[in-house]
Amino acid sequence: MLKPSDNLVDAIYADLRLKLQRSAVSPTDRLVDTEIANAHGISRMPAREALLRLVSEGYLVGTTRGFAVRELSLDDISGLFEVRRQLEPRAAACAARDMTPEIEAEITAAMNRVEQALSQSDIPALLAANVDFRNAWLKAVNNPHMAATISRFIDYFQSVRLGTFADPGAVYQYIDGLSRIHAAFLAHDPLMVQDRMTLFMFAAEEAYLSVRRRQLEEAETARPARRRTRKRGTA
Amino acid sequence: MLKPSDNLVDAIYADLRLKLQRSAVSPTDRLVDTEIANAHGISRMPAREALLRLVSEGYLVGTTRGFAVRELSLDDISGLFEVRRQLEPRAAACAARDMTPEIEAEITAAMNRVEQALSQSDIPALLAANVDFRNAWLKAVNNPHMAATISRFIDYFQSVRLGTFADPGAVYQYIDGLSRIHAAFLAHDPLMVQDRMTLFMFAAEEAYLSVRRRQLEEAETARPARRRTRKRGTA
DNA sequence: TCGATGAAATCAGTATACCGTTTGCGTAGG
DNA sequence: CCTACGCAAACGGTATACTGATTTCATCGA
Repeated sequence: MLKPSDNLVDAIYADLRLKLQRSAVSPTDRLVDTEIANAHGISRMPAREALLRLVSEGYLVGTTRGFAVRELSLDDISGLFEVRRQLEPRAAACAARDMTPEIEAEITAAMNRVEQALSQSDIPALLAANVDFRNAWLKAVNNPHMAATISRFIDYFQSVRLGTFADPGAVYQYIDGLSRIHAAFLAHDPLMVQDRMTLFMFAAEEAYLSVRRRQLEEAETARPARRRTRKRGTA
Repeated sequence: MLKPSDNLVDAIYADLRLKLQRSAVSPTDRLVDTEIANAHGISRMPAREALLRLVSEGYLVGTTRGFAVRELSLDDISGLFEVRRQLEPRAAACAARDMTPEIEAEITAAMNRVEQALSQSDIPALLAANVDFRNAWLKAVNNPHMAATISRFIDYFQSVRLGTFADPGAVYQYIDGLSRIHAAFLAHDPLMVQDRMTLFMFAAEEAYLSVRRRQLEEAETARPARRRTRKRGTA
């Protein structure tokens, strides 16, 4: 289970990051260093350092009882999408311009998996294929800083994504937007990619906002007023 | 020296971050956890965790002998500026739109300090005032994710900034661009701010590239070929 | 005088231990 | 049966100790 690098912290970090990307950690779960540590047969410190790193990057929040995935507020979603809107259309346009045949094949393969998962209503597979699609076109982005920043901002949404896909109408709109982007990539038209990605961003923001709004309402009716998270600086 | 929060890691992190912002750490310096630790009268772990955080954020690189400030390659500079061009003009425009009188006063105060430092050729003060100017308008950016991302990207350049200001021609161009942005802020014209910030970005990129190019040439002639940095994952 | 060899120092990584705080539970009292 | 008090466990934070790798430096030999 622990492959990457020769360093335990990076290994644990990669492992946790992957779990977060796959929404394999629910917001009610609590990640505790000692648990992770003896699950991997190591000491607390590497696990702890990996967790702290995820906290400093904004993926987790520290609570008085273990670490939890960060839940996005509506303002968070709006703010994060504002940044995404500035970056992703442009980056995708660059990708369309600089794409190699290999990467084009990868994008198409990912798109096929998306549609297959959709036809089978296989939500986890849809999730995975969606991540693949994104990673495929990001490979064609020559600017590593741009790619890393985008990657990071997208990953914030993994905790909400499952909910989005649970909404029947949003799924089809989402996939439609994705396939239109895919078509633009195949046409090697950077400007078309840019425009369609822009449209996709707005649609995605709407989808996330409405789903999250529903989530919050449900949570509100379920329990009148209960929540506590200890302050813990991220600087 | 250690104020922020009730947590040693955050305190050390803030301290180091400030030092980096002020270019108080030269690329030849080596930051060692044990040194930092007993300089602050604490144990290794908090110092170490702070250093690792700076590494994961890309400000430092791990070497076999302590941690060092990351030196930007020319490609790094181009890539970082490509991201900044996407974000800062837009963010500054938002700031111009949403600015309060208090923040406007802060921006003006910072601009005055910039010009005063310039007239006295006080490079460290110029550096500090420049950071103040940026932080002042960033306060008017309502989107914390946007502000944090921009802040982060700007901080990457602190290691090169001193060199930029050492170049006689670049300084005046830099300050001129800054004062034009300031004027646009005073006019409360978001579009003018946006345009001037865009121009400023291109000019700044040119300045950094040329200075860094010169730095690299000098380094090359000084020693034929010497450099070693151990790989250390940043994921 | 220069290069090779080995010993010591340096430093990152990891492990273990300790402490203070928070939380949850159980028990006792109303 | 519900509330209040208190104790014990859980957990994050910090400290200290150990290990292995790498580098530096000094001594020895050519």
